[in-house]
Amino acid sequence: MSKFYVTTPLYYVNDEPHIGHAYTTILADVLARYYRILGDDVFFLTGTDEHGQKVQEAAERRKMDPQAHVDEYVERFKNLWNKLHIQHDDFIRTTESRHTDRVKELLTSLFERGEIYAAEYEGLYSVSEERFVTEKEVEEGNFREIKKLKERNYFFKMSHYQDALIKHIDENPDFIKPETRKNEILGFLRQDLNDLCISRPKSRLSWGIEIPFDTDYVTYVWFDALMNYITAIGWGSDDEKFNFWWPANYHLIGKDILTTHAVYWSTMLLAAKIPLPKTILAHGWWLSDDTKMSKSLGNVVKPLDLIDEYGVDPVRYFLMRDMVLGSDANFYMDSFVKRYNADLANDYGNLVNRVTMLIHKNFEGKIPESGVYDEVDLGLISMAKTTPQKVRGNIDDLKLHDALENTLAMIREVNKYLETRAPWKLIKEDKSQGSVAATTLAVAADVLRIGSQLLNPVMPERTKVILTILGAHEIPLENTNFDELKAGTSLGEGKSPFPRIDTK
RNA sequence: GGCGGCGUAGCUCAGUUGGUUAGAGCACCGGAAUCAUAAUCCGGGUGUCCGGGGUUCGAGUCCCUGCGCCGCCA
Repeated sequence: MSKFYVTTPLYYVNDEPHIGHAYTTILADVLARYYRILGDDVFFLTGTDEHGQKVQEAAERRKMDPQAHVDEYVERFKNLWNKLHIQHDDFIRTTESRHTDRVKELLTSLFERGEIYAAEYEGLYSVSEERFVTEKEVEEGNFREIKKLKERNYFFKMSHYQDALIKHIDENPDFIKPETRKNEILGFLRQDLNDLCISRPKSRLSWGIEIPFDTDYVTYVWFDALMNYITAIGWGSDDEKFNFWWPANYHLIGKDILTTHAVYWSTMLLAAKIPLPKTILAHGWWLSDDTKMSKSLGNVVKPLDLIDEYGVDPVRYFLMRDMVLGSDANFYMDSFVKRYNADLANDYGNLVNRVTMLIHKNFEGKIPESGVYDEVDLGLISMAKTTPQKVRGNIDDLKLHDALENTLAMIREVNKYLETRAPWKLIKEDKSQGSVAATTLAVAADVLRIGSQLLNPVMPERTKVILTILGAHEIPLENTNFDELKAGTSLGEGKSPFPRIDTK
């Protein structure tokens, strides 16, 4: 038994929630559920980043107080997590005092120790991006609303920690995953690191955490937001809690915010003399704007829209099964339907019906008693015993797609087992307790039960329905031992909750 | 331009430290079965493992090189 602390980024409250937010959060939820079932102490944190220019401007447009604006907008994220069956342990907002107070304390302490200093900086500033940009960036034309700006600001001595960070990355191979992202960061660190500007004058941005030692300024949003990972678990306010959870096992992020985490956040922690997180995991993006996808055929689909039509669990399954962590994946309606029908409707759901109906018709709806196992039985049983271990290994290695494939492989094996045995024929000869037919159905039901338990973190609702149908709802999810579904147990009523999607 | 990665069956991808006839799922074709959601099971691939060169008894797997795609940085 150990602890597992997983985080998502703090989503920018002004953003419209989309598949990127949903994917990261579902991934965190799946990992959290797996480790909870395995008996670990789990803390799953998500939340919203609520300061900065865009929020201030949006609030102005709406003629609202920024706080009222974010209080309203934060609900969009909370509602989506609710809808997606996300079981987070905490939801932190950067406007909460438990966060802002700690940010001020860290700023003060870094300032007093000389890690933060004031300086003049003159350069090209992009209003839309809220940051200074280089001349080349301007030439490339990726930034609008450029103006020259000379400004006094506060800087964090990020450059001071360059070597220490490189050393840490080299000595901790799991610190940045996947490997290719680690290489990018090491490449980035081959050049001299600049110090990080961590303030904004109130004259152009007032919606932020006030710099405690100079009230003409507020804190740069990234410096503010990154700290949530420690403020939420009691850094500076509850040492016992903080020391229990920190360092985080995973910071899950999209590949677009790798530098802020791997470099900004890491050096901030080094300066604050706080241990670094164990792993920063940068995943890829779901691509759905492939123009080759035929819009005239109407197969361009927003993944989140599928939830209303097919339910949350199948979408969670698809997202986990079809993205290899680390690389990008394409979202095609066609591949979703194929995946759903092949895995969930045909292999899994249909099998649940086959087994339970045979038991209902021939054994009064109760798990029959097994006789002596022969080689065929033992083959499947052996798989049922090794699969949970494999899946555990896959989860530890962050290979969620393999975990699901291994689970489905076991379920497919049950289909083969039934064909080999053909219990629908055997019962015509002998359907007494302990007969081959009885043994077959008991074994099949129990392996199906184990498979359902293994799928539970990904599809919490529908696997629960199936476990009830199998009469296994009282077996603890962590108990994946074979032969826990005892003879005589009454099956529940109902059919598989994975109806086939007709494609005509 | 610098650094890094990728290029394996129609599609999505696996292929440990180089070693038997290169694999999985999906799709497709044929057959069986009929308990089940037109679901299931069995059988079916002559794939230049991007091209070329090299190291080796032996390379998809290592080295060099060409082409194509992508990422990060400039």
